[in-house]
Amino acid sequence: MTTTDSASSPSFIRNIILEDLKANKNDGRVVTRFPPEPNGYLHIGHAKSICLNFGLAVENKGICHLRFDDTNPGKEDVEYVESIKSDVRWLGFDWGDHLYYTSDYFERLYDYAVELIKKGEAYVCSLSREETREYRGTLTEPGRDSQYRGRSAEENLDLFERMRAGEFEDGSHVLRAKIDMASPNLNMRDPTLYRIRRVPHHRTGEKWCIYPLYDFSHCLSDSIEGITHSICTLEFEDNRPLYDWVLDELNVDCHPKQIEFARLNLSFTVLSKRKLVELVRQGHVTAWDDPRMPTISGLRRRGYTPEALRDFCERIGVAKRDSMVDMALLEHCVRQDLNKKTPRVMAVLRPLRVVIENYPRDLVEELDAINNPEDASMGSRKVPFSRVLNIEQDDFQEDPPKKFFRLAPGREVRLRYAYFVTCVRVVKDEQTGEVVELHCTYDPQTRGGDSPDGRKVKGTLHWVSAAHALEAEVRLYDHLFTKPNPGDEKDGTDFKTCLNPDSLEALTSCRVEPCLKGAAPRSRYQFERLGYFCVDSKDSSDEKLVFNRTVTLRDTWAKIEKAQKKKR
RNA sequence: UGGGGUGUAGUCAAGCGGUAAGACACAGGAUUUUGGUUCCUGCAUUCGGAGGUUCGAAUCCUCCCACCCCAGCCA
Repeated sequence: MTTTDSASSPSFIRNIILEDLKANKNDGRVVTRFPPEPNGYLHIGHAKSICLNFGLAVENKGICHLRFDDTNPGKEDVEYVESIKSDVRWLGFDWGDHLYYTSDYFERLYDYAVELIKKGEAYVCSLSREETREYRGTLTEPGRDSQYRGRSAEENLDLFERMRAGEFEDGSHVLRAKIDMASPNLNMRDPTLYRIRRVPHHRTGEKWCIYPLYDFSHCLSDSIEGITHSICTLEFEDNRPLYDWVLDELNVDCHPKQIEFARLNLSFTVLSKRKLVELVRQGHVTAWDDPRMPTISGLRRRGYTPEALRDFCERIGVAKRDSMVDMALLEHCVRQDLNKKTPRVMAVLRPLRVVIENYPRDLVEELDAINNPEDASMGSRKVPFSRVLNIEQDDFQEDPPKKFFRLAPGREVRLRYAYFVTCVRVVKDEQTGEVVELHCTYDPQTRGGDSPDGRKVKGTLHWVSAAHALEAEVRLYDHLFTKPNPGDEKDGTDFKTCLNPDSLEALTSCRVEPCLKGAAPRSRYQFERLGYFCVDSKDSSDEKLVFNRTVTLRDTWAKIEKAQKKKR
């Protein structure tokens, strides 16, 4: 199992566990679980829970189970269980032998239900769905007892057996706990424990036609597995009395402690399964693993590392207040990780042709370039330089504003690892006036990028040799939404109205350094001065390289530029 | 409106009766062959508000306010 990356900061859950350990509760064992329903792909909110549960186990020499909470067939599928397993593994966690399914407990859960019926604590109710709702009362008014509440244990047993045997239609009967229809906690107003649902289950097939509900199955599954700390999100706080009620009534020997924490919200994206499904189904993104998605698979395809995600989960902390974490923190985490690990390479996204007038026509020089200034052990490589180059269109301005340190007519800049060059002529398209080519001269004395006379230039540009560069497609990603909190639909607007139309920009005629030939899918690079990129796992091939931008570099020039535009 | 929760900086978050950690963001500056990295500096006289207890309160008490969750045979 992976250890946590950084020292753990205190959290209220850690404190609870530490106290329990101190008091020698559970014989000093810590057993947690990550219990997803396999009805969708995992997202970064799940990563928070995964890191929390597995992390707490690792820290305390405990174990963490992976349990699929598969009690609602029809919504669930093996596709999801497979993706969930691979996502958890990719994040760096290992459940060992502790892979479980609630469906494995169906028989035992049934027996527990029978026990409850025999004790007179549960009954078969034959109210319709609508009647059940009416009888439940409201937030302020108590509910009313169902007329079926008084059925004898014998009758209930008989009915429940026949429910299981498939004698009744879906919806005709349910099993309910007999608690208190006047409870101020609606969850305690005789909650439904079992329903009839003739839908094939992805694991049990047609064996069952009755399925337990969350409130009955979850606590018992925890108990069966010997979970010590059952950690879930805030919306289950009101379910805790019911969690405890079931375990108390059934007198089981393991009664886990349920602890609730606030789910993650991330700015400029949505993390609700319903909304993510909608984005996929309606084609606003290509798939669950679209690099713009906040899913684990999307982030993976985007180029995020497990280390960055774990670091993020550690940094955001765990507490009970509703919060909205700044996407900038996530971006900071990947940058920090990638900065240390990633080889540098030069790539030109929007090429502008540059001719070095005084450079010999047939000469090609192999210049030394450092692979990673953060890590000398990564060595260096050769980069071909020749008379015709490409630079970034953004790196030239005919009429440069203040503080623009890049190329302009008459100005000298450095080409990284190559030479100082001076722009001597600008060639424009006669029709459009667009700059199509630059002519420069180079100073042979500055080979490698140093000037022997000590003269300085303010700008250093990246470049590729036109004849040697490889063509590539580069996909630039931006926030999926334009608003920091797209999930806030209180003013009646649908979250999709603030979908960012520019969240994807695919550039098809980019030029990259020849060393990238045959770059492996998923391999990561820093394109100097631009950002971190990875080879797309699905669409890239040896014939056609496709890169995804994971994140840009911090860009102080962009800030200055923005500030200047505002002033004007 | 009944019940359950939560309020500490722009965003997260520690703090648990002894005088407001840390991170991100932001703003300056230094170094730099990436406008990157790194390094410095600044950024809450005050903890939702008002009272009270105390030598001392973000921490304890009272009242008030705001926000979130619950009326699935979803999880």
